[in-house]
Amino acid sequence: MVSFSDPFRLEIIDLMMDGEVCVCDIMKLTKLSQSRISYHIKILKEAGLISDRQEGRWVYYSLNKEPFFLIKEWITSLTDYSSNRKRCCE
Amino acid sequence: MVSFSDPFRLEIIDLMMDGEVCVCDIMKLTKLSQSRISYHIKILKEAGLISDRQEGRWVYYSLNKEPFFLIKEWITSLTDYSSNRKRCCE
DNA sequence: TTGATACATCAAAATATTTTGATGTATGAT
DNA sequence: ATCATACATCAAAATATTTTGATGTATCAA
Repeated sequence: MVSFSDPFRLEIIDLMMDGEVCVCDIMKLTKLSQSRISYHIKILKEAGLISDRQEGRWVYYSLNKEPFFLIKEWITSLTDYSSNRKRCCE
Repeated sequence: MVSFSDPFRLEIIDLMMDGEVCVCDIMKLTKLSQSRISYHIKILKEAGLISDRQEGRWVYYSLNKEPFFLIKEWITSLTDYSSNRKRCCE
């Protein structure tokens, strides 16, 4: 969740929407530098949001569905339960 | 989305799950300082995630459902469309 | 009208994140 | 074997966020 904090990471996630992308794809599509992309990719990977698959010199990244599903569930629980019931201070 | 980046903000959001809370509630439940809470509240408010309602000396905060709904839709579009279709580099 | 409470705001300090540019590693082509 | 490509990693610098403590404002109670 905390790894959603950077707008470039959201952009990268969006690029992965329709399938696998390599760093070079992201470079072309975003004009970010290679090391910058690798840095953000690393954060997304450590958060478990994406998976990688190496193919020759290329590494293809794609979204993991499960963590996104869990976030949706969290949001659902947040908003469904909220019944605007008042709570007071003391 | 970017305002989800702080773990304390997520905690505050969670506290709002079952209804309105005031800053003093959050203080008791989290042991964070008042100004610290106000700071995070402000970020959440500017992001449109919460609404406030003043009642005497208290200000009650609660979740706005719409932005959460939109995030769910975004996630749905991300994960539903992703067909693992390959894209290549050149 | 004085004092206490609830909260906002501010500037400075502390801390964390991001970017950059250089270097490293593995792969594949020649 | 040599070179180019694709990407990872690193340390330093740049930048952004967060925390703190002080002060400000509004409301209510006495």
